[in-house]
Formats: sequence, structure tokens, C-alpha cells
Amino acid sequence: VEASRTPGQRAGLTRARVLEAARELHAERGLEALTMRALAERLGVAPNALYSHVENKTALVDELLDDVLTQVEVPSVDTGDPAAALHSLLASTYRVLLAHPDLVPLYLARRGARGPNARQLGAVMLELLERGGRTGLSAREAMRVLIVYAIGFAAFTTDPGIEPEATEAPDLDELHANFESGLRWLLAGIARA
Amino acid sequence: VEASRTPGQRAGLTRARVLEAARELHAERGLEALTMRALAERLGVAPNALYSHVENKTALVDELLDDVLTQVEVPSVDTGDPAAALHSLLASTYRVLLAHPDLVPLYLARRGARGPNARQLGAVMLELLERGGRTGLSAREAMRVLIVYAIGFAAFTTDPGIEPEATEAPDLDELHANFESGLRWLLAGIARA
DNA sequence: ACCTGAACACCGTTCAAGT
DNA sequence: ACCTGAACACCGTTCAAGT
Repeated sequence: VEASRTPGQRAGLTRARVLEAARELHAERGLEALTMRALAERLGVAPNALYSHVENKTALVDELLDDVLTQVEVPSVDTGDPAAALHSLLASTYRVLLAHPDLVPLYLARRGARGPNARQLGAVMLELLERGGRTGLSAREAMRVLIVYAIGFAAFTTDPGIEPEATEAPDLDELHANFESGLRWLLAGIARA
Repeated sequence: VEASRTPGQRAGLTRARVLEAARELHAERGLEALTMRALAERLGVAPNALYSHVENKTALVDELLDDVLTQVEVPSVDTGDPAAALHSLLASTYRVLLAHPDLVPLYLARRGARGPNARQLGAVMLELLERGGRTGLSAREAMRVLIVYAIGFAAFTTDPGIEPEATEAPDLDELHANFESGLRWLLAGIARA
């Protein structure tokens, strides 16, 4: 929004710089402030200049979502109890999601992330499930249930919406314990059947 | 979009007629076509005329979401096995959600519905849980887990997103069976603990 | 109270043109 | 290849005015 550059002059943008600015903008002012126009303004370029470095807004956000997953603590795959490792992997995922509350609706809307980090977490889960005795279709089913549960409960924790039976709003500790309970039920069912 | 009415003339709108038109528009052309402007056009009024009958778009959509829940089959509360009743209630909810695939992201975004139908379903669930031996906090926790799971899995079924380990896309029968598996695990955990 | 016209304050994206 | 200016095709919502 500087009038300082004329057509033909470079602004020195990079895909990496655009993504970095997007992360900052999101961190500082939240998801709804993360618009292509605001992002362009922060970078001092015209809105359409972004499209030289990013396919569209969806691709940009996808990359943001996948990046966050680097924060998930991945347990070692081939030592220790696979069920315990699965538990800690999912608990870590839940915590990471809660650390970025306003991204959670996006994970929800896109049913997870799509990038390399998401794929790697999926591969680890499958391997742990297989070490626990589930293979092939059965392992993929278990994985789906666990992913759905973790993202779904994170969403519910960041905003319980209206509880059907509205008493008082549940507090965070209660919800965390609640997440653990459900996760244990699922892991027990997966181990048993 | 008719130029036929001058200021002061009534168009005969009602909240009920607006909602009916919204349901039709959504059914015919999908969620993204359901804009206030398109809705007004269908009713032959100016966009802002809608605001005489509906607070805003959010309130309108909330009512739509709650309405859909009338289609859920509610089992009888005080006869039969409460766990079986719980199972059929959740399976019915899942099916109803799948019957309205493009509303599912909205249930997700709002963590369920808020209206009288949602509240009634919640009350039935709590009563069934109590007949199964869970009361108070414990019952509410179990309910949360089940609701999160049903909505989350419905979302995943309507659009699996990208499976972390992308093999072939899972087919519907597989996903339905998958929903049942996870639901059984949860109900078993709830019954046991 | 219920409607219209006009506007406000936005969006994401595309197109043509400059260097 | 990378940028600008201008525009397209929208949104939800508000305000002032008419009857």
C-alpha cells in the first residue's frame, strides 16, 4: 500500500517469506484477520502479487496446518509398548491442536492436514498399530477412529458450543480428563477386538 | 429482483417462509449457494428485507441445523437395554448427518446444534447413560465423547480428506462398518469403567 | 412493522500491462 | 518471472427513507 514501487520493480518476495508473514499475521491477529489482502499489506505489495508465490489461499493455509504438526512429539516406533506410544502420540496431537485453537476449525473442515508431516504421523500410527496386532484394513480403521476422535475432541475443547444439556460450562481440566477417558476406551477396544 | 414493489408495499414474508425457502435453496443448490442475497432473490425481495424476519445468517442456519435433528429416531427411554438404545440413537444420528452431507461441516464448526431438538436428544442420552449406571459428571463426559465421535466420524465419512497414508479412497460400506467398530469400543468402555 | 434503494466495508481471484 | 492497477463478481449487514 506504499505507492513506492512501479510495475516491473521487484519486492523480493519468496514463498517462504509469504508463509512466514502468514504465520505472523495469524499469530498476532487470528484466523479471520488472515486474508490475502491483509497479508499483502503486511508485505507491502499489491494483493495479487501473492499469487506469484502461492497457488491460492487454500494452498497457503494447508501448508500452515501441516507445519503445526511438526510440534507433535513422535514416540519411538520400535521400542516399548505400542499401545502406550499410541496413547502418547495422540495426547501430544491433542495438546498441539489446543495450542492453536483457531486453526482447529480448519483441521476439522479439511479432515486433518495433507502435507508431509501429516503423512509421517499417519505412517507412525500405522506402524504402532501393526506392532499391536492390527494390520491392513483393520489398522486403517483404528487409525481413522483415533484421528477423528483427537481432532473432534480438540474442537470440542476449544469451544464446547452449546452443551445439549446446558449446565455450567465445563472447565479445561475436566475436558482434558474427558479426552483421556475416551482415548483409553478407544485404545482398549482397539487392543481387544 | 422484480422492480414491482415500491417502498411500503408488503411482500408477505414470514420467518417460516424464509426458513422454508432457505431449506429449498440449500436442498437444490447446496450450502455455498445459500447466501442471503440468493435467498432474497428466490423470495422476490431485496436482500435486506430478510432482516425483518431473521436476526442474521447465523441464526437462520442454526435453525436449519436443529430442524434436521427431528429426523433422528429416538429410542424409548425406559424399556430395553440402555446400551442398545444408546447405540441405535447414535447410529441414527450418524445416518441423519450423512443424509445432509454439506451441513456436516456446519455441525462441526458449531460443535453440534443448539436448538430444542438438540437439547432433547441430549436429555435422552443422559437418561440412557444414567440407566446404564453413569450419573452426573461421568454421564456428561460419556455423552461428550459420543457426540464428538458421531459428528466427527460423519464428517470424515462425507469427505475423508486426505488419508495420511493415501492408498485408495475407502468406500462407504467400509466407513459405515468403521463407524460401528469405534462406536462399539466407546460403548464398551463406557459400560465398563 | 415491513419493505426498498443505496451504500459500507469487505472478500479471493483474474486480466492486461509494465520491466 | 515478478510485480502493479484495475476490475470482476461476489459477500453480510446497516442506514435512511417510504407507507
